[in-house]
Amino acid sequence: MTRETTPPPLQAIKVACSNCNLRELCMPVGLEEQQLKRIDEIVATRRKIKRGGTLFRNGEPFTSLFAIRTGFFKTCVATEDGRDQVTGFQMAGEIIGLDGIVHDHHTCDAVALEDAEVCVMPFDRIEELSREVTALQTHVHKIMSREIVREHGVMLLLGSMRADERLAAFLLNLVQRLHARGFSQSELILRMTREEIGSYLGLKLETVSRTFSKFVEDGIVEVKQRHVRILDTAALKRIVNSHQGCH
Amino acid sequence: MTRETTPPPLQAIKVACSNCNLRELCMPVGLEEQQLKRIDEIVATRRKIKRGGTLFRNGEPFTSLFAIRTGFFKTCVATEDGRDQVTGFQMAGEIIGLDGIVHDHHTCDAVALEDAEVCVMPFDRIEELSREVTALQTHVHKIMSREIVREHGVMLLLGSMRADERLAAFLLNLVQRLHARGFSQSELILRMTREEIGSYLGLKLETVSRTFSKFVEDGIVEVKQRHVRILDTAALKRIVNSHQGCH
DNA sequence: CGCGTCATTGATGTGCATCAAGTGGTGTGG
DNA sequence: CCACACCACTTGATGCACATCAATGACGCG
Repeated sequence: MTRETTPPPLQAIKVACSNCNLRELCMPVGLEEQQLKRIDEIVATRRKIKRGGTLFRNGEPFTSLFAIRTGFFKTCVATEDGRDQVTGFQMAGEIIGLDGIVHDHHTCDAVALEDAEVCVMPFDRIEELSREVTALQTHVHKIMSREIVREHGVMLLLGSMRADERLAAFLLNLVQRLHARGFSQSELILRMTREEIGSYLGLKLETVSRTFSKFVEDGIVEVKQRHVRILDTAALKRIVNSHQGCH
Repeated sequence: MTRETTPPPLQAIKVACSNCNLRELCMPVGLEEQQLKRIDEIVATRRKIKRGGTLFRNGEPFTSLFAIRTGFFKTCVATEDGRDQVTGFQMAGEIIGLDGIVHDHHTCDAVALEDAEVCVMPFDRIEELSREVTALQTHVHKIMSREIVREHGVMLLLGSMRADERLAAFLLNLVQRLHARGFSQSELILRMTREEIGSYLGLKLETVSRTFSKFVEDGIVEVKQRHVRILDTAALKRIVNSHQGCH
């Protein structure tokens, strides 16, 4: 709803992948000049989503993948009986929408957790271009495979970790990804509620909150609302690999 | 270790995708004659794996995807501290090995739960051919997307379901896939142990066993060792969507 | 300032894990 | 063919981690 005063040419320049500062995150590296220019063609438009708005919803037709330029998303699946599960949190430079490819419509919701902007990449254009640019083809395959491997990790977490291990793994994963984007290794602002963290980790929000408090008691982190400072990364890593209770 | 007496020409014929009875499960449909012949080139060799043997292991270099011709596999990931998690069970017509694409080596183990045979499809050959045959390209994308969506379902299961819901969902999923392969809708033989089921479902083997017993008491299934007969499919479906305890 | 949303903390309950004992099926070797 | 060992499975007793229920506190926004 904000008035659009940006003139088209400027917009066009800003859209180009070839001079996007997130390029090394969402595009193949080591491309030649000419291939790079072709890749610019992938991004059809950009789209802004307000906090709380949805990029796509379960059941909507699938046409495009989205590269997140700014902002933060969650994806979640739901059953008929109202239960739902956060399947992931996505940040700048990550690709969203891969779930829609199989059945030509989306099977989960993508919700913006803060005001966001995405590059819209029509999938038929991606397929077309990746037939010509080998590096793009490989890249697309790697992105999908990465998502599969990531989900393996979540399954491991949900299937066999205790609450503190889950939260520790979650925090380490978040800072690691933020660090790759130039943010601090030890400080982060959670863009999601305790309930959303809990849904992702298979825990209730109270358990998430209690586990945070335990970490604070143990001097591992400082928590003030959604602001988290990690004081002892090594301790978190130990927790993830601890497994004390079992033998 | 069995002596190979099959002459090469016969082997070659048997390998061809174009006259494989699993074709509609693992290959794109509606191909023209010529494209079909090209696709036959994908399968380089076949490989037999004895029960208990591994198709690939975590850390091994990735070169190929595998289409299961016969047999039954599990894939599992492990942490350094010895904990492991079954991430899926795969049967004839399904594709295995997608996890290896990102980092050019595998990130999980694939173990045969019964004597098995797979078609070896070198991935560079798949990429090469899918640049030319659009239907193959689309098919590869759909297979990867399907795996992502499947894992979303597992995350939902692990994150928010109770033991009986998990087991019911598991059984329904198994028979549905077996039915698609021409087997009974109501009868199945489990190829995995209670412990492997438990690992997949995030439960201990005792809980799996008890839940089976409960289903038997309720007249929903008959269980004799690994032989399961589903007496009341509707009841299983109700259990999956029940969610009684929560509000 | 008052209300809604999100978070924290305590008290209590429960579903599943853990520990343990026993059964049945399978394969092996005498 | 039987005896034995082994493994997968079942079933019971007990404990604990996390869920549930409930009350209060901290922000932020109109």
